Amino acid sequence: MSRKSAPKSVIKRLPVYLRILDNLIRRDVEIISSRVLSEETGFTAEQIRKDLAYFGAFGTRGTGYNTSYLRDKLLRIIGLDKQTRLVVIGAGHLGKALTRYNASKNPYVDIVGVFDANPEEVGTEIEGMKIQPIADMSDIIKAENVKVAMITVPAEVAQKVADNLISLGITAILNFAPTKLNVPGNVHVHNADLTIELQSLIYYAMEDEKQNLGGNNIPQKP
Amino acid sequence: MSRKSAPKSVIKRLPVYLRILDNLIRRDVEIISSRVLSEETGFTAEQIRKDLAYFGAFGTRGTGYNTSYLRDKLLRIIGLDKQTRLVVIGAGHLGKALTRYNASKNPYVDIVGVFDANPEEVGTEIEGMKIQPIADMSDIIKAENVKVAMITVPAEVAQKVADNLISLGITAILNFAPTKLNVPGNVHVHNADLTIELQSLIYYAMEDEKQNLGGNNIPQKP
DNA sequence: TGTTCTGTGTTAAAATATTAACAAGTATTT
DNA sequence: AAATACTTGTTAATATTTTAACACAGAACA
Repeated sequence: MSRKSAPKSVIKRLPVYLRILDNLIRRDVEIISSRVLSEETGFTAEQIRKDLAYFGAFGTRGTGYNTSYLRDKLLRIIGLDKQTRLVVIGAGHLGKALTRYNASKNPYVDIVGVFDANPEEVGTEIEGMKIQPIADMSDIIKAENVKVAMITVPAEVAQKVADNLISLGITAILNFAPTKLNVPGNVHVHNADLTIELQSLIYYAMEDEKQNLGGNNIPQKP
Repeated sequence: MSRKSAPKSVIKRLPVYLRILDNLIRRDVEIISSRVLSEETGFTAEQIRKDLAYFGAFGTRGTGYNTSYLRDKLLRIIGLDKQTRLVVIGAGHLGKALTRYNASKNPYVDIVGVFDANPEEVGTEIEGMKIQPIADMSDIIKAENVKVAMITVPAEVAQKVADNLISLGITAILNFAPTKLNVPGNVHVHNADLTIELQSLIYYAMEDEKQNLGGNNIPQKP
């Protein structure tokens, strides 16, 4: 019964498997082996099998995995089998990008509100949705019983926005503001910090550069 | 001399330290302990000290770290002491958000070109920079000797764009397209996949939901 | 100048995560 | 129907990462 709960690293890979399966199903592929999944995802076949094993046995030995069946299982595991309602706070370029992408390409979530403090943005449309004033946030979050929010406001106001959201019942925040949010223990925060990704990439790029430049550092034997 | 190279997980935290130090220096804080850094970053003090130790001994025992000194060291370590030139491919909302953020808030990088295939976008300005046609990409990358690129094009064309970039000498790619890029071994790719962050967040949020719903599962003593 | 206090840097232990190996099914072939 | 080929699920070994413990060095104070 009580299966050992899956590591965080595993949870981060599940959405990748899900996406590949979506693609395969669209291409009418019905069966897929862990080896081929490996090629598509970049993770090793062993890892994929082990990841799935945390949640059950979904494949057929000698054959592979049924794509539709495995997708359904993954949806259930991740919690996407029922649409997740969410709100976007901050309708700058990033907020708009996220709204547009999720509204058009992510069938598993339902954006029920996009909010911005800037009066000039309020009223304009994005993906058939009117951007609303922050003042209206409370009503919608309560009426729709929203639990998940994406924050794309400037860092200076992110904590205030988060506090507000939490008081309205939000328990999961995807934070794009480059700042640490202090939240109570029952609230989940994932930081999607684009600067971090860029700077750590630069680290590896520069590392190469140095090696190529540094010349012959090998000490000569006397 | 030959220090053991730092784990990936450490590299991902360095930009966070850097940001906090920037903030502290702006507030004229000159000395900081690992304990206070811990509060600001959310990482443990032990972890911070150990992370820094991979690169040297930058603090003073009994006192803490000099903020300016540590920032300079971190800049050197990450490779941000010299400005990194980079290009943005794809000028949709996400490309614009990244361009705007990095041009105005990230002093360590220099965006030398923003490119888009859509003729309607070409010529419009973002942060004082004209969006250029993909056709001009080659000239600028070569002229400026650019090594780093951010890709924010649709998934369908991401691989083609990446191949093109690599042929022009790009060796580091921050990929926002939700697809796996196949690249030669000397090219670094970091995937910044916003869907993955959102879906794994939903996993943890739904996990709670289930527990709260499930009712009293504790078996009664007879 | 010695004593105490504070906080770093280093070494050791514990916890996570990945990789490898293989036994156990399933399908296919002869 | 037996033998072969395949591919999963599970267990064991390895590697990585985090947490903990503490010796050591500088600062403050008596």
